[in-house]
Amino acid sequence: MTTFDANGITLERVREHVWEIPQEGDMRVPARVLASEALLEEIQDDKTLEQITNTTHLPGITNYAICMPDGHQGYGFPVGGVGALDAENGCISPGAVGYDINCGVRMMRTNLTYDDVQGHEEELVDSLFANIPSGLGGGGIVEGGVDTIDEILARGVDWALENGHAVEDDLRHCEDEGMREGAAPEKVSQKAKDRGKNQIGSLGSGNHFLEVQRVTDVFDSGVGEAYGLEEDQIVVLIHCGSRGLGHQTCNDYLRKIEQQHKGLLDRLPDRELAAAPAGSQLAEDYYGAMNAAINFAWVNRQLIMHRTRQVFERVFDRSWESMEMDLLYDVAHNIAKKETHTVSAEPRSADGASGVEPRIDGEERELYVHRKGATRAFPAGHPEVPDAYRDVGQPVIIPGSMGAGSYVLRGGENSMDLTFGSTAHGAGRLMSRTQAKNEFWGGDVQQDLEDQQAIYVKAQSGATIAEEAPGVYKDVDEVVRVSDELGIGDKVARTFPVCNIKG
DNA sequence: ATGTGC
Repeated sequence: MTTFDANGITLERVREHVWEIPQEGDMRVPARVLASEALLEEIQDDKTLEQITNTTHLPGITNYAICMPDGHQGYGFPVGGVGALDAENGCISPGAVGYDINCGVRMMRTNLTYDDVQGHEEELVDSLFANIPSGLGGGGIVEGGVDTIDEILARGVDWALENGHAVEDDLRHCEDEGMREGAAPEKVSQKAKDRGKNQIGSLGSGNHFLEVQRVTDVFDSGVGEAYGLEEDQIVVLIHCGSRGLGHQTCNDYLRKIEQQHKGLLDRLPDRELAAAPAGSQLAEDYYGAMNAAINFAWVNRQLIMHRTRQVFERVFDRSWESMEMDLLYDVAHNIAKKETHTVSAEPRSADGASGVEPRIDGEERELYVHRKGATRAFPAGHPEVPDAYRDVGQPVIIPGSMGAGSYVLRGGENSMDLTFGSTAHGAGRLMSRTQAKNEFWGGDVQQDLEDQQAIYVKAQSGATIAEEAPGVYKDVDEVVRVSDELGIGDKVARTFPVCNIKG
């Protein structure tokens, strides 16, 4: 058997790109890492493998804990982790969703070509930067009171539609039509709402950005046509999340769960995995609050997209409708969701007594599918794929670094069997932000991108550019190659940056 | 990611 030894953790090769950390000790299931050897080498020295192993201790974990090709260490649970926890007998874990609830990306098409935009890059990037709030702190497209926040939390993009920030078609091209069921605004703290109320429609900082891109390759012309993508076309990619509101919500519930479910916490190998047992009041409350924060993030991306249409109208002196600036799709990267999946038989529990009814092989179970730094990737035919894409599969949008470009994939036919319908979410970081600032200087990075690749970047802070320098990320081509070869997310198109604004 | 702290 081929093995990979990573600093004391041995992975067994199941088949190409599939590695397993066998079940032992208090692990309830094995862990799986979906990666090439080159990608494994990049996570052998940090805590990624330890964290995905720790995840297998969570009650109700089903089949495997899974680390995606772009996985790297995170808070308790790896970024790039998928954990499906039984919604009846298992638990829900805020650390396995992430601090930035519904951080995600959306792509908007246009009918412009690169020729139309060349020569306007600086005007475009300046106008986007001036009109779309970014950076840390407050200031959003909409200034809301408490009533506004509560409506946004409850209704998501439906609120944006009613208030002139969306068209019907936008809702049809977003998961859950931009409105997550089960949102409970009353379970979001006043403090979280206060942080969110002046951040409605704002990019934030860190790896969040808005990028104008050109399509350089269409690998699958049939799916490309269904997605409305062709070579040389201009598209816009928006990457942001739920800002201070989601961060505060995660923090609030981590603290509550640590206090009220200490018994479970004491049995876990890392307190950052703190989880509320399924059926408990806190599990219900967190799920309701998280769903509300998900709606906030969708509104955030919607307002930014709609404002981008207005910026293009001014720069190109045409209506956005005539430029066919339609939403391709919006994907969430940090969420938990109740989904029904076909599962394997209950594996033996470490102490010989799981205390729950054993599962039957092939049984359908309702699971809290936690995807943290991972994307839903449902295949063709799945009922939750929007009508427009049902025959080809769900669009998956994978941003690379600002010097590398991004990919559009479609949910692959193996995703339901291998990954609870999931794939990677990005290139994945190679080094910490602190390390990045020691290696790069923002002004140099910005100048090199412009001189060498004709990519125009404008940011609130030079430090942010250094933290997000292309050299800070893994090779997005390698991540996508693994996803494609596993058949969990298939390559459809590739894009390259034209201009980029960030915090 | 984050009014850059658990």
